[in-house]
Amino acid sequence: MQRTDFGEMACSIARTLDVIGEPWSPLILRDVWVGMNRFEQLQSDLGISRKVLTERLNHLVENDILERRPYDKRPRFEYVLTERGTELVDMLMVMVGWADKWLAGKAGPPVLYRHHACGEISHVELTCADCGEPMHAGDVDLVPGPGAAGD
Amino acid sequence: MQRTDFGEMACSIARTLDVIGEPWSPLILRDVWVGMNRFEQLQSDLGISRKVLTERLNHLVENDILERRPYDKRPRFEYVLTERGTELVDMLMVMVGWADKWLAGKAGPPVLYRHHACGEISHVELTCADCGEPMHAGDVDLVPGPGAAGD
DNA sequence: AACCGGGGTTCCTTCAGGGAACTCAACCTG
DNA sequence: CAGGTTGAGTTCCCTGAAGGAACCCCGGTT
Repeated sequence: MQRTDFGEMACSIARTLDVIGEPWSPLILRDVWVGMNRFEQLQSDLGISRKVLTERLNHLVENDILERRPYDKRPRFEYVLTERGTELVDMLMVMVGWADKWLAGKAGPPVLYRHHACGEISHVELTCADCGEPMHAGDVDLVPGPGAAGD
Repeated sequence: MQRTDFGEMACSIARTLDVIGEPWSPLILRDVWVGMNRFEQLQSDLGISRKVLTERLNHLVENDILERRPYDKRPRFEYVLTERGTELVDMLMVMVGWADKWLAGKAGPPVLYRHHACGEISHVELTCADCGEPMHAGDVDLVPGPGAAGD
């Protein structure tokens, strides 16, 4: 990202940051997710510098988070989430859950989620993909994996 | 964060970024999570500038993500996760899950998680806090909440 | 008294973000 | 068919944050 190259670290968090860790990138992802797909829309919604928006969009396209596709015979383009990008939105949903709990203040959360499966206003919970029980920071031990540092 | 103030946006993602969106902050959080609690440890492990590390630690303490506590009669301090901070680590676990799936490469993930409840090597899955079914980006509708923009 | 080690501060340089102006290639419009 | 419009960028300059090395302070230790 900005100065130090996180992508080379043997750390999944650093590698993720290398893709969406730069300023504005998560907000761009959110906007694209909710249907703001064009350069002008993104620029005016976020108030981001056009130069930086160009850089971020290119970076997200290079990393296969967004796809740039023409939507007109004129040179007009829109950005849509790839499968990879869509799965990154999960991370945003966790950020939202955290902020709604700890930072929302008395006004309450700005946006709510209605879950298709049950129809309820709800939020995400982290569970173990294996047993289905809750799986949070204190519920795991870390063990070195095949790609551990030292390779 | 760096130039634009995300904290004032009526967006839970922006507010979270205001707390841990600056460069290095998620990596500091990770290191503290896995037991690196002291300034010198963090500095040498991350290779971060001492100046920036000081700034980040202060910011995280101000935002009640970390607590700075003395561990000696001498002026020595260590940083430990607060409850708020611990819950933020959930977000890191999702980042790890995403990167392990999409970026790990042939070496495989550098770190694995063993879930206390079931003893298996596993990873996090997002589920609906209400019904328990999977809840991903495509499984929800967004509806305005009480703190929506315009207030 | 001299040294050491943890935990920072100071200062300087460099580079990324902000912001306004400019470009360019289709389309409209009279 | 000259002139304007719109979307999607590019260029340029200025400022401020990241990098990095040197320095400082304080309480032990020798």
